[in-house]
Amino acid sequence: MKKVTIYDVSREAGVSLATVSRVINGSNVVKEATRQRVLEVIKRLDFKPNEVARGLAKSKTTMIAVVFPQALFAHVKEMIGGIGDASRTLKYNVTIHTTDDIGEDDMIDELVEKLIKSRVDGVILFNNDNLATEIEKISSYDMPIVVIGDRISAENQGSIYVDARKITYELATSYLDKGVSDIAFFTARQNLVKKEELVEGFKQAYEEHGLTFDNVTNVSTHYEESYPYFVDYFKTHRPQVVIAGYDKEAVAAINAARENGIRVPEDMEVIGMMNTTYSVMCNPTLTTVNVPVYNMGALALRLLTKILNDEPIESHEVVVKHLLIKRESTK
Amino acid sequence: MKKVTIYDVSREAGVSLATVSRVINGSNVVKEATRQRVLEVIKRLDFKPNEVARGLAKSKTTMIAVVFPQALFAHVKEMIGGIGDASRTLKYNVTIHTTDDIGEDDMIDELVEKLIKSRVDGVILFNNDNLATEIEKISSYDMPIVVIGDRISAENQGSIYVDARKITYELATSYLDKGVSDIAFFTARQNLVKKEELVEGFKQAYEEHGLTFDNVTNVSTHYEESYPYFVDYFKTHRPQVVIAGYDKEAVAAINAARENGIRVPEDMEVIGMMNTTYSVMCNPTLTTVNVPVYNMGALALRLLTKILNDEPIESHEVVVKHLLIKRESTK
DNA sequence: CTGAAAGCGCTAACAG
DNA sequence: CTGTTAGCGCTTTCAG
Repeated sequence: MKKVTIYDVSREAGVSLATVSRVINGSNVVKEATRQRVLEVIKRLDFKPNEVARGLAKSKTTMIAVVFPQALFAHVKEMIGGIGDASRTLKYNVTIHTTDDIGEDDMIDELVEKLIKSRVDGVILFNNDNLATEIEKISSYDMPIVVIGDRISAENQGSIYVDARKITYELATSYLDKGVSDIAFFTARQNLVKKEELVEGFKQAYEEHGLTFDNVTNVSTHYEESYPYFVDYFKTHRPQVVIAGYDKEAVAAINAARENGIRVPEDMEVIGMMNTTYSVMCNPTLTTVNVPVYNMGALALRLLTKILNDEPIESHEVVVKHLLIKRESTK
Repeated sequence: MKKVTIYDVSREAGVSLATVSRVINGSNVVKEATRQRVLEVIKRLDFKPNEVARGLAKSKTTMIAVVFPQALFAHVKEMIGGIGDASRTLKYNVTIHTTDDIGEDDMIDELVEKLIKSRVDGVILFNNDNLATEIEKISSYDMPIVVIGDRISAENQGSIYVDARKITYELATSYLDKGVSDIAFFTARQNLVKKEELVEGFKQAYEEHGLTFDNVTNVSTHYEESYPYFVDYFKTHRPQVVIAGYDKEAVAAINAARENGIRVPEDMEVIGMMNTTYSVMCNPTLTTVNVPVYNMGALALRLLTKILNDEPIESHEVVVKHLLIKRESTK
């Protein structure tokens, strides 16, 4: 099965290359009759324009790169779903590039090398420990960037994120208003919602109540490690409320509480984050903060294409809304 | 920042295009001195060879497409990890394409269209309800394919899968040998391990014991639906053993059992599949069958590149090994 | 409305 | 060991 090219079509249809090109690119200056004739030949020959050649000629690949840290949260799947769906309707292709957490410097260089060589039109970056370096290196090549999970904005850049500060500010405030102030915050590495800002949200709420907050503990992302940690922790600590940066840790807390004879929510309330499947599978079911992961992916792709096509952009920073989902682990 | 091309390098280094091309392609016929000179210029000018142009010239994109059904299991993440890591060391790029479960016919056509137009070198397909159609259409363009989760093999095709039949055959046999024969099998849509073969494994084991097996129930992939289903189910059924096609359903069974006052594993044993995080987060922890998802991804990519580069291939069908992980939900 | 021709940036014989 | 010269398949002025 020989590859059929634009030449074959042009010959077969008795028109020039240019005309065929115009037809497949939807130019409207072609006479309807000719267009039909060309279209017929295209279909008959099953001609599929070579995107690579087109990419060379136009210096545009309609290819977008998505970069995410390998060991990141399970939500990449949904996020990719959002990105994928959006890319499909917007006629873009998506390449993925995973980075190790190690984030060696030459790892980043290697990544940038790949991105530039493959001439992708733009990049979607997930917030991670090396974000600043990545942005700097990539943008030095004039490559448009959209970041998911952190706030950036510039001529050729944009970002999609949830207001992390607000999440914890709201949660803390509502408890403080009720006179509940013994809140413990647990967080594992989790980059979709910025940890530093979550902490700031707590601090702000406490401050406004004339208190200070510094009950922050880092835990492992591995349940096998966080669970025993909590079991131990609850032997000597009994916070009124446990808030976790990710559902998995919240479930660990719930299970560890049970192990220690602590009743949830009667003795201790637990709140997770991300509204993952975990939250309905545990017992009691978990109150958690929903973050619209799928949408964030779709929005990122959309924003990037706007930048690429010089479409009008309301804002280079898009804040998506979170939502507290009440279940059984809180009163 | 103007793009620097091979012309710039050749001029600056005082050599011909061909020589520069040889250098960047690692041809060893170039004199060391010239090579060094060229290399120096490349570095100085920060020249990054345009893969698109190279792709056009060589009719090879070093681009591999990965296609997976959108709503599939959460393991795509790990699988993509394996694919990503392998692609990095093998110098390939990976594009992803999600398909809806709906699997409309023109959806598939659209997919094929994209794959062909973008001139990817090969495709990695996940087993799904439309696999046969996909394979047929894609391979009609002479495009190499590797399938994950089903068995296929041909000149330009290969597959990576786990022996599903064996999994259930082994499990069932071990119970039947102990005189335990009241086993219920629950499965949701789950394509990494073929459901039909899982059932066959049961049947074979039962048959060899002079019995027949047909205790198969389909359940929803959504915990919110499967859980209440099980709660209800256990009101009238008390199998000795519950085996689920995916951990999530096993957890639903465990939780529903507790709800019904059934003790696990004393009154009923439960076994899941995939060894997901769910399995350690539930209570009791779940005995489950581990499937090497990450490896399957890496192997798929590797096999595909072997096909692409005409490397010797031991077998076009690679069976990966599963492993029963015993935890608390079984005796 | 359509065609001719010059690229896009790189590879691959073929000479030398 | 190195240079010359056609392409790879499509887009895009520029004429007509």
